[in-house]
Amino acid sequence: MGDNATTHVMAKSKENKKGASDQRVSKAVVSRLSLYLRELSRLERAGIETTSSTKLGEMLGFSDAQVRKDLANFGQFGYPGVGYRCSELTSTIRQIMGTDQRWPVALVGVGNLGRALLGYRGFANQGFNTVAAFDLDPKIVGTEIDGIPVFSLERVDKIVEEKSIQLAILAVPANAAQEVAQRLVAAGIRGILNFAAVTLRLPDEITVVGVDLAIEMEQLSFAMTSRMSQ
Amino acid sequence: MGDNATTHVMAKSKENKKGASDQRVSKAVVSRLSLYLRELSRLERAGIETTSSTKLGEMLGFSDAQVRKDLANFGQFGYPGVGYRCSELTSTIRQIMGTDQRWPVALVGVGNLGRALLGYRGFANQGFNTVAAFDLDPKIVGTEIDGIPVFSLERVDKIVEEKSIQLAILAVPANAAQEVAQRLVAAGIRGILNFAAVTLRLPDEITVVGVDLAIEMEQLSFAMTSRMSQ
DNA sequence: TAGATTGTTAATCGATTAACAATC
DNA sequence: TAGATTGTTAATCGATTAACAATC
Repeated sequence: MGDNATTHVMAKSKENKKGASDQRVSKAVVSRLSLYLRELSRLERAGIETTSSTKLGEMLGFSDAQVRKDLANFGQFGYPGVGYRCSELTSTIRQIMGTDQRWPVALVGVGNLGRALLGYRGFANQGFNTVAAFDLDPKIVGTEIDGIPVFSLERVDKIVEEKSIQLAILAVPANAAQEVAQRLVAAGIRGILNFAAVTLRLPDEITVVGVDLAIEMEQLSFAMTSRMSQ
Repeated sequence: MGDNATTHVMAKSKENKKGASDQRVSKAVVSRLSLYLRELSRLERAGIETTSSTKLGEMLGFSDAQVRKDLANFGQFGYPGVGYRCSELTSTIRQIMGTDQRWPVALVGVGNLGRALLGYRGFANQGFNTVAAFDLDPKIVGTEIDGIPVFSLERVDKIVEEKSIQLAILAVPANAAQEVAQRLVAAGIRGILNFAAVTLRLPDEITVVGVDLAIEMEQLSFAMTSRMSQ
């Protein structure tokens, strides 16, 4: 879930080129922005200096107009007749996404999945730093996994405060997720990446992004079953 | 990717109530269907026998009209004045999604994440059965992990054929993903759940659902950075 | 019967695409 | 200058919501 709720956020105003946020942007725009960023990083690594809305769109399956429109929500970053400078657009999008800064992250639930996520290095260079893990199991509380200390969930308020953590990855069993999530919110967490297969009911100001692997797989079985076009 | 491409599939025709598919349905509809299913299973487990579009919508944050419209793509499953029988609607949606049958699945790339996915039981009761894992590392090829045999990637054609596998979970490093994906397609795979942080370029008839954890986290940092409404 | 809720049509809203003047 | 490509406005398309007759 997360995929559907048309969440909106503030974006550019008319007067300020490369300016601050004051308009609503759909969630679809934000995830395309992430894809542009991923593609731009690849181009940069390949030593390619400039690209265009047409090329970016082609690589990702969007129209050139879509690419330009998405970026236009936040300002003017291109050069007519030239395109976009990859390194420049990369850092601009990083700023927009908030990944030009580092985010300390808590991982809650050190089971199979949680453990794998602790070992996952994909976050780190994206600006996310898992700085603490929480679990109830006394066998692992007090240990370190991949260099990350595992604390008792009892201590979540203290540690979250101490380490100024705003984001959490929730990887506990579905039946515990709602209760644990509320506890995280009480501790000061404002955004949750939820791997549990339940819809969390939390205050509106808390951002929840859901990742349900069974649901993603269902997309595949649906496509296999129906003849899917495109 | 995945999230955005407005993928369309065939759905109900006018004449056949509860009938076969012949109309286009957006990807957004399909993922909401998954959420309805998840919620209905919960209600069933709680012993609740009927529900309504209003109740379902409230639980998930959609309008009642949305729920009815989504279902209307596939037929008529409700009872005016009464609502929907949970068990009935559950099995209907399972049929629509293709999860009333079992899907043998291959897992490719037995690293940290792959290993966790092998141990993950969430798929199984959703109709997905990981029946084979593939890797290059000779230290694990030939072993079993959580009861699932690990084969050399060299043997993918033979095993995929033997076990009639159509779906694969791709959990290899980003720089290997494109090549391995092509190999899977050559072996007969038709749907891929891609955990690698790259956009795969594959023939149109192959369905790819992308899960990029860094991108999901970026949704959170974006929400933290911009004041997000709703 | 009165109340509840469906399925569906029509109205609204938002997102994507097309087109083009401005710019390099 | 000619060619390429932007940013943006207007046109199109699709998805969501509102409304309501039909049904239980």
